[in-house]
Amino acid sequence: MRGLHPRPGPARPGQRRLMKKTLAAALNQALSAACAAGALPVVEAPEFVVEKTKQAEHGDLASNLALQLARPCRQSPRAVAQVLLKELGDAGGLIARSEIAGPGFLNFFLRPAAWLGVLPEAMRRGADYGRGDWGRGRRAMVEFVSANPTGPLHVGHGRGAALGDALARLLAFSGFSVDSEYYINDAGTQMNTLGRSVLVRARQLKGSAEPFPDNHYRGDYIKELAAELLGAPQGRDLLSLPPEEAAALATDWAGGKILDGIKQDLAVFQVHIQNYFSERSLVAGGAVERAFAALKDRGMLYEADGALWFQATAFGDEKDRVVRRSSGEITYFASDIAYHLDKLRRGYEFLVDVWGADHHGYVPRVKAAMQALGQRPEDLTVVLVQMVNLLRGGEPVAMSTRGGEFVTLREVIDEVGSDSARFIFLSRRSDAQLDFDLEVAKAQSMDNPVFYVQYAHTRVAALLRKAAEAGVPEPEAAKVDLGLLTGEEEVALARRLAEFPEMVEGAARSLEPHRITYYLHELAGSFHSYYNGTKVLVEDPGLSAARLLLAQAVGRVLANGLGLLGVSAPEKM
RNA sequence: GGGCGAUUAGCUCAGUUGGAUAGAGCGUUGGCCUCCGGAGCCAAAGGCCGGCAGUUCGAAUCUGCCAUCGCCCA
Repeated sequence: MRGLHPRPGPARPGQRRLMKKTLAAALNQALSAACAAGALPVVEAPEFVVEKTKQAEHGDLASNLALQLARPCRQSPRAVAQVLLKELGDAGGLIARSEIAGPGFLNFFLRPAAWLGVLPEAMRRGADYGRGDWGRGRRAMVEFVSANPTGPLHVGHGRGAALGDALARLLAFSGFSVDSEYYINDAGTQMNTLGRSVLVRARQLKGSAEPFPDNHYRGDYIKELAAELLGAPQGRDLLSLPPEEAAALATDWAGGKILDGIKQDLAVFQVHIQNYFSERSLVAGGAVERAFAALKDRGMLYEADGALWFQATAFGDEKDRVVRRSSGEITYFASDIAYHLDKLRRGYEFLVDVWGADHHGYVPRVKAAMQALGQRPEDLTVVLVQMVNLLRGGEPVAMSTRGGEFVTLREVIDEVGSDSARFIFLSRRSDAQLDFDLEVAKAQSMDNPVFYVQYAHTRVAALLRKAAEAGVPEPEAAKVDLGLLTGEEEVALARRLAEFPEMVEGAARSLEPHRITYYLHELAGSFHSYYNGTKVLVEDPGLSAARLLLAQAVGRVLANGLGLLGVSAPEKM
């Protein structure tokens, strides 16, 4: 299947590099040559970019190198540009034409072959096309969802789940060895509240007239759990136990049941979390004490007012934080320090935490703790996920956990499907609020972007089926005459496909899977447009093969991109 | 009262880390089916990138102040 542990692709020294990097290297060489020849004063190579242009008249790629050199060289940008272009030539056959534009931009028009070469390459690399080596095999841990098992996952958790899972896939695809983990806060007061809630419901079921406490969990699932527990072998004697024991039993039992349900929901959502890590096991295993010892060794702990404090202000947090109250109780923060320390001890070098945005105030102290333990700040990145506004036909759907009236993730998936939900969750940057309209999400129309993208993929599949029926052989990528693809849209599609690896790396580095979503939508749009105007299966077998290869490569990239989002790429819809 | 995040087309949002004339979807208006799946495509209209200053060849992007909204913390 998909596997979160793909090895970094085989190193391919001398392989075709990204077009931009190739050109940047050529420009650097041209600069050195110009300096050596005395055409430019010898200066340090400045920072410069090679990037794709926004407008076709500006060519395919452009660079600001001459603008950057103007000042140190004490020459006008355009004069510097002249010299550079003379040295650059056609950059080993890549460039068809280059020009100086505006204040001194270098515009490059590439030979179509430079882009079209991506088609056989994409087919040769197949599911690995786009895979990068940024991670260089380092071990990464993505922790996400981590909801308290006090109730079923709701829509907001779904967004975090889709994001965390996509990040894990993305990092794996970018050369990390990735594990994913769910941290179970099973040691806190909320769990005790859960147990008491179940217990009260159980007593009510057995005829007790006691009122249900305000600050307890009111959802119907609590009643169901209570009934189930009373009917289970472990729960038969529940009400005859001493209250403390009964509450503890209810807590353990209900927490376990709810966690099982959460795991099922995640499975239905195509989210695979490798490890469920219990806070209780952490505390019981002495990890908190070990973390305290580690901090104490570094002089980062002190006692005041009977409590134990961590000196978070030493690393930029606004105040010091309590890790053990005067009552002797360990704080949530203390467990968190221990948990992160434990991740490091298990060998993870790059930690990503996906949190609800309402916890953002918590970020500085955890990062402070990491630094106090000798880590670099960038070793931990906290990705914050904003709220989801659930709508139905534009009208808000009431969502309140207090009233027990909330929409579960499972209900949403059952209604709109996993693919649609995931795609929409990943259609916005995570730190912006997201409107999720159930009617749009289940629409099988262009209102719904996931269908638009998936439909492009099915069109490719349909083409291949059609070709097979007509006895047209599948194109052999290496033998196809790419020179037959002369259409503007054809070269533009190839160019877009060539951008895929770079886009993936950008999405990985910035931990922003939504970039993939946008890319796929654009790619699908370009393909739909092309498909609408150009017949792929034509009389000329050579041209047919070339266009089929193009379509195939588009399908390949759509499938790879959708795979990173955890969305299926169907052959038929 | 401090801190964080936002503010881009009527609506929902992108904007690849400072590049040239700011993009997409929806919505609106008008077109395209003797065609490999029309679940599609094409076109038009629509903008003070919240405001003011600054940094520089160049700012939606970086800095400072202000405004509005949301969240966190006392």
